[in-house]
Amino acid sequence: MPMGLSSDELDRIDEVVATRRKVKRGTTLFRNGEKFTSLYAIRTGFFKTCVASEDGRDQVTGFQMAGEVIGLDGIVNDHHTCDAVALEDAEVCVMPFDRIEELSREVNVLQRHVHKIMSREIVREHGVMLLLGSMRAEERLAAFLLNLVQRLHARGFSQSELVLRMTREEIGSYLGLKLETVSRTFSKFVEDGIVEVKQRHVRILNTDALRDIVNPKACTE
Amino acid sequence: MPMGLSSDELDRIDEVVATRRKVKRGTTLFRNGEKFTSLYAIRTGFFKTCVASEDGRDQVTGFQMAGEVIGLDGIVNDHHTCDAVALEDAEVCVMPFDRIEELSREVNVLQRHVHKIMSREIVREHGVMLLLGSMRAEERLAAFLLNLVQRLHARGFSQSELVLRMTREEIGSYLGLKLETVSRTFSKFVEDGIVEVKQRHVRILNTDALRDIVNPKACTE
DNA sequence: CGCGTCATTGATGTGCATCAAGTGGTGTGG
DNA sequence: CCACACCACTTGATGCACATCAATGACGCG
Repeated sequence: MPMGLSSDELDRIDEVVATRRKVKRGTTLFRNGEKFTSLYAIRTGFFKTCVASEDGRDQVTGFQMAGEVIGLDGIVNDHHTCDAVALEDAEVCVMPFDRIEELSREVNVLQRHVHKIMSREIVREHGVMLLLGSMRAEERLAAFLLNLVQRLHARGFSQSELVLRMTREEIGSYLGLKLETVSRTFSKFVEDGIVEVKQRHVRILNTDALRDIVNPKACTE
Repeated sequence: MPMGLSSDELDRIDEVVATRRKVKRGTTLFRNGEKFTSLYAIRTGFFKTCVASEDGRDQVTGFQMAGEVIGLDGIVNDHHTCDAVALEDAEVCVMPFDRIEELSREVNVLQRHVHKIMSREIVREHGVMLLLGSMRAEERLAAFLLNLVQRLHARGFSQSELVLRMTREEIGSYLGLKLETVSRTFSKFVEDGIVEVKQRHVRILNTDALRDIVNPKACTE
């Protein structure tokens, strides 16, 4: 949260963020079709969001961790258009959106903050579109790992070690690959000495190699 | 724009959208890296937005037409992260973002409107992710055509006839396909009697068939 | 301990990319 | 007004990356 607020403003923001909700692993915070009332700031735990087409296919649209906000999809039609599923026991701040709007009319930095959160999500999705539209399997998985570990590092975790909270199938859905391809690509990285993988525990041995894979022969012609 | 505004409010909004800018076909409205100052509402013409990875690949992230807003990507870092290119001579409203923020603090419906525009973009991108992550070439192109014609219809154009403003290559970039695949898929639709194609002129002969392709055998089990 | 879930690995198939040649429309300059 | 060049597009032949199908292995939980 941004700085430079009066204590009065802080109190009012605290109030908006006061209510908490626990979400058990495997259960949904909200579902496609449900009425939209609030945004949710993740305090602890790990979520995936996914959309479904009518014929049953579904697509993971993102993985979210502590400090990130979910529910933005619901604003436009007053109903959610995706599911948010906890991948481990989690706790969120429930932030009623009408209260956010009210308060952000009075507190400039909050208004700015809300706008940035939404813009950041749009930019993130641009990156995913680039990944899905133009990268090969190895590049996708390398980009995925680098992104995860970077976000974890920003939260004080290791730069080189991580625990995947999602299955191979969920990774595959996010990356537009089948789970077997995800598994094979992990195995290839292991053969190449780039990572160690033991189940969902991943240790990155060579970050530069991963970067090279994402950005193959970035030629300076 | 939403209704129910006082004439004073309307005047102030008019002022924010007062400045116009013409953009010649093939030129950019803004570019990746440029400072972000304004959102742009398209008055006439047709745009594409595209992002690029460092190694030169690029990905069309969307096609925008009259009434749609571009530039949202710039809010988060005060710099644009994609290019907006006019695919035909165009005119836009330049809407300085600090003015939008100022005014939307005072005019509720404007605030709500801005939030919905951003949320709509997020939801749209979810749909593109589903398309890129899980659909086959025919499904992608069918979804693309249906989406385009639906948006054109909402603007008073035909439900069944459209002129593509973009090349096969740009369509391919948007859909995660090569231009040859786009061309072949068009040819297949023509063989099947679903559309007529003459260059960039497309006439949809069987909308239901296109829907069936997008949503193959949606079984009601 | 036994069962269900998740993951790995191999064999085979296929959808789309790639490479390549040719067509047609458009615009330009002689 | 025509000849030429250029670009977008089409179509065919071939190859490859990833999907699919199938079998087996490793955890974790009741």
